[in-house]
Amino acid sequence: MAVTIKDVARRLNLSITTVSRALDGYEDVAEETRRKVIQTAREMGYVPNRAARQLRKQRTETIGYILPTSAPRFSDPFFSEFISGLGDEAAVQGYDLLISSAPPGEDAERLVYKRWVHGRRVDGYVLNRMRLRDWRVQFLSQMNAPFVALERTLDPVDYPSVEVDGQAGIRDLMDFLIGKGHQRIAYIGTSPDMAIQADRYAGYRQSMQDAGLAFEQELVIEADLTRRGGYRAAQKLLSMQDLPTAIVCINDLTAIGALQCAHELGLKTGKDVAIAGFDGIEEAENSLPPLTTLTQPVYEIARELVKILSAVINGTPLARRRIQIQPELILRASTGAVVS
Amino acid sequence: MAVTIKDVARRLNLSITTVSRALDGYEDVAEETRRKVIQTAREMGYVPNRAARQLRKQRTETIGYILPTSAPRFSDPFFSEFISGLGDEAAVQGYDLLISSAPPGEDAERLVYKRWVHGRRVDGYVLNRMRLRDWRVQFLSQMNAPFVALERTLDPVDYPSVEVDGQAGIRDLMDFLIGKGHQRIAYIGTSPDMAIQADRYAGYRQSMQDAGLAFEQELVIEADLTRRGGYRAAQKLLSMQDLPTAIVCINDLTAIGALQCAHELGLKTGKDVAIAGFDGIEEAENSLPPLTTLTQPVYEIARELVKILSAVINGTPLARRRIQIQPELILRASTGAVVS
DNA sequence: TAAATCATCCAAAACGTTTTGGAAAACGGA
DNA sequence: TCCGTTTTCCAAAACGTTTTGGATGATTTA
Repeated sequence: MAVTIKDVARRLNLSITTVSRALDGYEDVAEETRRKVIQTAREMGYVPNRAARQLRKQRTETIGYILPTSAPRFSDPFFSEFISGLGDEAAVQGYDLLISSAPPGEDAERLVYKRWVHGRRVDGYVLNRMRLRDWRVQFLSQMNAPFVALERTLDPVDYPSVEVDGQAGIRDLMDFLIGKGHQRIAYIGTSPDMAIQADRYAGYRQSMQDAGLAFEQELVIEADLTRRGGYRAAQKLLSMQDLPTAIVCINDLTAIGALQCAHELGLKTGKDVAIAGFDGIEEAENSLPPLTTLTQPVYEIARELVKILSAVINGTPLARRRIQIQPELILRASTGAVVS
Repeated sequence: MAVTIKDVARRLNLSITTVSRALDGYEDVAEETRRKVIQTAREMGYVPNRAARQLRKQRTETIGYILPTSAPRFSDPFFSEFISGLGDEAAVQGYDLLISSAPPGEDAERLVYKRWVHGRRVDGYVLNRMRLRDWRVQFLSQMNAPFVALERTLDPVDYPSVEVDGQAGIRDLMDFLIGKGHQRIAYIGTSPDMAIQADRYAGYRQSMQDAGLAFEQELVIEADLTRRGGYRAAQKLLSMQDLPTAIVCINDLTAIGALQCAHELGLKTGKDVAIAGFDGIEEAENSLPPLTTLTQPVYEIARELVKILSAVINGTPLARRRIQIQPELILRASTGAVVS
C-alpha cells in the first residue's frame, strides 16, 4: 500500500542500505546517486515508516505532555495557548506531540506516566503545574527519562527548567499598590504545595515586610485557581469588618472571580477596592473593569521548553539549564484609574 | 533495558509466541499457563513495545487532531475542554492522542495532514471548525483515512459526524427575543464558508421570516469569532441611527466583545440592548452582565467523536453515523432581567 | 488397536527501518 | 606493475512484536 524504502531501492536498482544512507545524508554515497535517490523518493511519495524507524532507532521522536485536568470538564485559557506552543515548536524540532490527561497528584496520573515510561512511549516529557515536592521529578529522573519543567520544585534533582519569576512580579505589583497608599492588602492563593504558590506568596510576604506593613493571617486565603474559588475567597475577604483595600490574586481566573464578587457586593473595583491577577490571559483585557495583571508569554515559554527538551534528548549541551522570565506588569482599571 | 516479551518468555521457559498469545487472550493456551504468564508479566513490569506492535500490526493505535490555530498565539477556551475530552476517551478506547497545529485552510495545514496520512502516522482523524466545502473531507476520504467531524459540510461524501443543531438553537433564542418584543434584531456571524455560520445564520433568517420581521442587510455583520471581532462589529451596529434592540452572536467570544462595546458606549446591556452568544463557555457565566447563551456539552461531544472514530477504525458498525445534539438555551441577564 | 480429534505449545516469518562490517572497483604512488 | 587508499556500494543482523502453519502428545472414536 504505502511506498516503502524497498520500493524505492528496487526502482533504482540499489540496495535499501544505499537508499537509506543517501536520504540520511551519509558521506559514503556518490553525489550523483544521492541526487537520484532523493528525486525518485520524492516522486514516489516515500515517507519513512515511523514505527519501523522507532523500533530500530529505539527512540520515538515524540514528546509527551500530560494535561493536569483538575475536573473532568475542565477549561483553562492557559492551556490552549500552551499546547499550541508545544505543538509548533515540536514540529520545528522534528517531534510529534503526544497528549494525555490526568487529574494531578492522583494515582491516575502516576499510571499514565508509568505506562508511557515503561512502554517507551515518548522520548521526553514536558511538565508544568509543579508541586513543591513533585513525585514526577523523582520518578522521571530515576527512570532516566528526559524532561523539562515549567516552574521549579524543591526536589534535590538538577533538571532543566523555565521559570517565571513570580516573586519579583508580585513585588512589582505590590510596590505599585503600596505606592498608591494601600496598606491592607489581601492575597488569594492556592494550596501551599504548589510551586507557584510558594513563589508568588513569597513575593507578597516580602513586600509587606519591606514596606513595614503588618502581616495578617486572615488576609491570606487559599483558593483553587478557578473563578469560583476566587469568588468564594473574595466573599470572605469582602465581608470582613475592616475591608482590605486591595486584593492580589495568584492568577487571573481567581482575580476575575473576585471581580465579580466585588461587583455583586456593590463595590466599585478600582475605586473601593483594587484587584489584580497574574497570567495575562485575554479575558483579563475585557473584564469589567479590565484587570491589572502580570503577563507572561505563555506561547513563547512553551516553545522554549520544547527547545530545551529537544537539546536534552539529543545530548546537546545547554547554554543555560534554568531560564528565568520576568513577568510584565500591566496596569489596568481594576487597580485604579489609568489612561490606557 | 526495558523488559521485553523475550524476558518474560525466558523466565517462564515458554516461547514468546505463547506469552504473546496468553496475554492477548487466545483460546489455545492452557488456563494454568495463562495465569502464570499474566502474573509474571505484571511482576516484571512488562509493557509491550508500542513501535514493534505498530510495525507488526500495521496500525498505530493513535488518533490525530490538528488544532486550527488562527494566530500563532492563540487562545480559545473551547479547545482545552475539547482536547481533554478527546484525550480521556482516547485513553478509554486504548488510543493515544497525537496533536499538531496549523492555521486552517492554509498550505501549512495541508502539509501536516499529508505528512500524517502518507507516513501512516495515525489510525484516524478528528476534525472540527469545518468549512462548508472542506478539502480535508475530500482528501481523507480519498486516502481512505478514517475520520470523524464535528459539524457537517456540503461535500458529497458520507462520513460520520456529531453536529450541534445551531439552527434550532438560534431559533429557540430568537423565539425568546421576539416573544419579548424585539423587532430589530441584529446578527454578528463569521465568514460564510464556515459550517457553523451557514447553520446558525440560517436559524436567524428563518426566525425573522417566520415572525414576519423585515430582513435588513445592514443588521448582519461578518466578524471572526474573536472578542475583538465582536467588539468591532458591535461598534458598527451600535452607532447606527436606528439602533437594533437585540444582537445575536455566533459565539460567546463575539458576544463578549459586543458586551464590552455596549458598555463603553454607555448602553445597559439587558435593558437598552439585548445580547446573546453561543457555546456556553465558562467566561459567559461571569461576564457583566452574565451572558445569555446556547450551551453545548463540549467535553461530551469530544468523547462521542472519539467513540465513533474508534468504531470506524475497527470496522464496528455504527448505530448512527450522524449524531445530532440540541444546544440548551441558558437565559441570563444580558437579554433582560432574570431570576436566576 | 489404529485412526481421528483435541489441547497445548512453538519455530519462523514478517513488519520497514538503520547500522555494522565488510567487498568490489577505481585510483594513486612507488 | 603492484600495493595501499579511497570511494562507493551492499548483505545481513537487529529492533520487539504478532501471526502463520504446524508439531507433539494425550484423548477419544471406530
